[in-house]
Amino acid sequence: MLNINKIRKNTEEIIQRLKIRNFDGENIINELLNIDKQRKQAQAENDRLLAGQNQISKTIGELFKSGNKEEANKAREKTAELKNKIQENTHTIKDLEHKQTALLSEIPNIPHKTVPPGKSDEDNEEISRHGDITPPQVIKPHWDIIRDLDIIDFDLGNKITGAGFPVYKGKAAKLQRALISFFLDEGEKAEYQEVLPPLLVNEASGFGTGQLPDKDGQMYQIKEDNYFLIPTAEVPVTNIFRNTILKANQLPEKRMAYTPCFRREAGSWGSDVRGLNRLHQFDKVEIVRIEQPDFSYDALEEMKTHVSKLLEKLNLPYRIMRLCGGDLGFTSALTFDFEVYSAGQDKWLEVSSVSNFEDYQANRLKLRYRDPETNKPRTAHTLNGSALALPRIMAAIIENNFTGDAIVIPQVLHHYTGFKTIDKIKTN
RNA sequence: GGAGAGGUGGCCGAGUGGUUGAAGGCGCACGCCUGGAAAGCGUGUAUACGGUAUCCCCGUAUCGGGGGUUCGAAUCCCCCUCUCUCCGCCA
Repeated sequence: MLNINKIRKNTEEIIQRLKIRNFDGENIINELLNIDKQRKQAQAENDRLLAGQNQISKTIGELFKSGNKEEANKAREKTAELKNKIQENTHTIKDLEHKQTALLSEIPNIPHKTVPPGKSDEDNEEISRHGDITPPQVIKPHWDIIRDLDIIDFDLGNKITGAGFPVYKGKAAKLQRALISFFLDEGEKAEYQEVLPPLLVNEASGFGTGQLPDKDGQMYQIKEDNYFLIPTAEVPVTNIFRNTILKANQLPEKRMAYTPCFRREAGSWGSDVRGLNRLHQFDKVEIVRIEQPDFSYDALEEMKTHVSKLLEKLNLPYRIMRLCGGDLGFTSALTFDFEVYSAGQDKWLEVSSVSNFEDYQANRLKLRYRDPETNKPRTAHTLNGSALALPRIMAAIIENNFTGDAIVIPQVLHHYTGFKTIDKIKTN
């Protein structure tokens, strides 16, 4: 969430910049500032009262010590009214604080200056295109190929769980494992420390990275324990740093994690979403960075380069999109999407989303670092990116590398898979 | 799941109702000392909100979290939570 001080100081600018994401913040911000003012007044008043009370308590203590019980009891009587007022005031303050937090968490992050205006993904700005998109000799969508080769089984997943939970079989299962290993090894080369985090998170973590309170409908929930299945490793990995003050020389913190991700995808289950294009459970390697504010945009570039290299090594054609205001995630200041061209569908599939959240998540997380110059805590910047999400990579590999009766595995994966092609599973 | 013991600053640890935001130690920072270092000595060393936009300074809050008793709570009471030990169950 945004910092209230920042809003106080740059009210107009913030309202203007939020318009880029088609968010009209004028009313909510005015209300917020009004509440903030009340809150400050109430607190100043309460602090005065409390100071008075502390003073009296101290006096009473001294009186009792010196044996002057009469005077002490007199002073004691005086405090009743004060106490009432304080209680009332404290209530008011808490109430105002709650309202303030509630309003603050309704305001999305301020878009970076380079974010173009726009309404939907159609207005995203293509900033570069890489690789060859001439179609292969056989053009077939992956859902047909995987059915023909019998390597990924949706019906079976449907039987075990439900729609959107496919079963990968044989070489397809191993290809998944190969991709995960490949991504993690590349991440390790780029000095991301691997972590294997919990797949269930608590409410505080969900709030910290911004999934809660609003997007709880998109997460699977364990009601008995009030846990949530992670929609992305971003949640547990970023929350490693919740409520911490890092030393400046610890930064940047670079972490990565392979995890399954679980998404209910409520409301987005359209007819054009087929096969591996959208699943309730999928695998992903995520990279996360904690940075000093001055370096966070350099870090974002580095992450883009990292993702680009992965796609190039897999020999997949891709383009990089700068998300427009309308498509930008609630918590992000600037996001680049990586889309892979998948020949069988003649479609660009989003396989990675690389974002700088600036201090938006860090404010929620209370994630700070000690500024070496002032020696004061300062909010850090958080970033993350998929590197990479598996199913659509699988889809693109399957469609782009299909020869008519086999899928050719990209060379870079050979020593992970131990095979160079996937052919039809023999059924005896 | 049952029984018991605990949770105090970056860490260890004292503190069972009265200037205790908190002794002491370790660590860290700076200074003195030194040819340089170590040792020693000295000083400093939490966060948030508010007064005020900043520095200083001042006020308030915070001893796992929340609530209560009291003029006053780290200390007493209640609820929750987490950790440890033993038992049970278990991959």
